[in-house]
Amino acid sequence: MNEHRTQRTARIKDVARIAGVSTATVSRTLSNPDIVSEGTRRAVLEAIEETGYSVNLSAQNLRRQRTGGILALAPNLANPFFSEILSGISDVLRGAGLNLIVGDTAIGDDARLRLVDYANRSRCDGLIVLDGSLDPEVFMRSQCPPVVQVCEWIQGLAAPKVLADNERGAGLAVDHLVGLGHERIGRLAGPEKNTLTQARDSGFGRALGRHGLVPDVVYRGDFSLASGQRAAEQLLGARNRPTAIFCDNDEMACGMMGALRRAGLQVPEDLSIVGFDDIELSRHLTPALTTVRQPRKALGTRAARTLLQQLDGVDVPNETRVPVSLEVRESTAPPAR
Amino acid sequence: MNEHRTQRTARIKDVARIAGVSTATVSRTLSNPDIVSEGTRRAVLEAIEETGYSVNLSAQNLRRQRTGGILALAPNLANPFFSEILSGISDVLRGAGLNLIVGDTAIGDDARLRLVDYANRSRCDGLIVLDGSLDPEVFMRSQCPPVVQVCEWIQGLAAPKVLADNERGAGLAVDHLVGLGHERIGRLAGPEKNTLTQARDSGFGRALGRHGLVPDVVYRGDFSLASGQRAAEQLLGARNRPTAIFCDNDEMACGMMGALRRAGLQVPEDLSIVGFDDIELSRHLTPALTTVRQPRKALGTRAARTLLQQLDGVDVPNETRVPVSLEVRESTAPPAR
DNA sequence: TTCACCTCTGTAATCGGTTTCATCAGGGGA
DNA sequence: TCCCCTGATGAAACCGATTACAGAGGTGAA
Repeated sequence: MNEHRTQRTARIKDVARIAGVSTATVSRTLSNPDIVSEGTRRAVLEAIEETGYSVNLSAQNLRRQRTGGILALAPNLANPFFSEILSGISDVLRGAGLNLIVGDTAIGDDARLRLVDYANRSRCDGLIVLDGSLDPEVFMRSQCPPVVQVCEWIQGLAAPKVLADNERGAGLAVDHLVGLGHERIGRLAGPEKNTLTQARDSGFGRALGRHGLVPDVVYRGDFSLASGQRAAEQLLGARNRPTAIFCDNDEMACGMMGALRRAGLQVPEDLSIVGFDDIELSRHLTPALTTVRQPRKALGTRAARTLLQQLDGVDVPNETRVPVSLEVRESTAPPAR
Repeated sequence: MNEHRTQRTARIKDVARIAGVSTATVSRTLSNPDIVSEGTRRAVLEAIEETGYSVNLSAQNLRRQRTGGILALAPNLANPFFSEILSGISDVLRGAGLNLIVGDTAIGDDARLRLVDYANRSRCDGLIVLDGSLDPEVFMRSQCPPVVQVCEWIQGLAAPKVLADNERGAGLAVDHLVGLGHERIGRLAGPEKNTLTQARDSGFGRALGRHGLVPDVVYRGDFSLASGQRAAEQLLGARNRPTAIFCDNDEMACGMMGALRRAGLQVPEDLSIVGFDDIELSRHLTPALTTVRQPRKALGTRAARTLLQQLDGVDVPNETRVPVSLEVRESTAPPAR
């Protein structure tokens, strides 16, 4: 069964020899079967079967002047928030026969150098950026392949964006809280320079304005559970607390809620909390978290599809806004008298 | 500043022409600078600077007979458990100049076909498999590059494994519960055919045996929050409940705990719960979850390093066992009288 | 019969690097 | 002075595909 010489994997040449045709014909049989005759096609397919041939992607990519891969750049792979977006991206790319390459932007000192190296046509055919804190210059060089931004966005970078409707999300949260009777509504925000946080700040302020209210205290966090906990400690130490808090993500909301309960405060009796994202966990907390649902998988698939269109030369909208919705659960209630 | 003709990205030929040397010398300057003379090297580097040249990876890969990428196969990218392992893998690969390609094994009908296509030397230089439910045959074909298994493992596949010490983890949980005075200890396990679950079953049974006890009721879940919730409902309906439950992961523990509390049961007063994994959330739950800590990032880095060694032709251990530890928090207490 | 045209296939150039092998200049020893 | 050796470099083969171009053979119309 085995040849006596070392079993090399088959080349297109081997297939051609066995089928009694040229390599050109083999190539055509695979990429454009209609233009080869019935009989030849059968012979070639048989030879492929016999040899177990599969095309060498490096060679194909070189010749076709592409790489077969899309690079997704996320600030922190370990963060579950990003992983679901990646999953959506992966689904779409798989269907298009493209590899999903992932890169962590939380990289060492030579970060900029690394990024420039990543954002290169010879490494990937396109780029999906999930990190709004990167240097826009990197993506404006001529070597950089097409870019799509998702969730966050980079100031000064003109690449298409796929975003959740952050303003509206903040508005939904405020409307809900005001509807319950809250008037002193605080905020647990992300970093000041974060574009998401800015969009939600603005939606938050405007929605309060519509009700004739102004923002109460603002705490700054970094989207981590731990920073929610820290904010809770500040809150506990304050006098004249707000009666509700709108948090920039569920993880901070969760960290805050845990710390408050530990200190003996009741949620929602003593304080209402609204999160953002609707991570899977949120509905399983006690109390289950009221939150603004952000369809992360859809964000990923939309971003990937936008990028594919761009690669096909189709015109794409500069901004795609994915709708959000409010999931009312148990962490919000009318304020105590 | 711009040439009047279209700005092509520079080729090695362009650099060679400008530096007044052959392409061979340019290549050598980049891959093995010591063998070119000082003056030549300077001229080449200057020409590279001037042209903004960077090597074409497809061409380099073709010539070097490699792909520059490692493929990680995970059952579900959206699952935060895997994302932290991926993050560890990413760290190591980045240092080695390799791309991390990720693939979801939760793919459609033609799954096997897809996998065979993935597990191919021309797509990746190596494979890290995080899914124990795959067909071993796929990875035993001659086209398949070196494989390392991490966390889970495939029955009948001889590739090196990097595993948490599951038996010992289960033992730690049992010892802790028995130490608190529990004698009727139940289990919320993963799917019966899952290798992790089997290892923990065995550790669980053996540890109980050491204390002269036998397992109480066993619920089956699928590692999801929802399945924890379902198990809780079964538990609530049962008479003669166990006084403690050892769960196969924190998410199921969390789903169970939420449902129990909702039904008015107190954790740990009425039932003690131990999880497995120590996901970040666990310490922020109320009550904070007692759990077996599994160092996920370390699992990822170890797996990646093992694979790199294998690619270098170094002999690697068939099984690397990463130690686990018990994090005692608030979800466990002595049983009620 | 001749010519235009169509279908199918093969030849060879090409993608952009790396590496083997040959060459050449210069230095040191006999 | 001659020869050998070493270090630096260039010419050309090679990696494995794709595709422009050309040619062979067949068909149908004039």
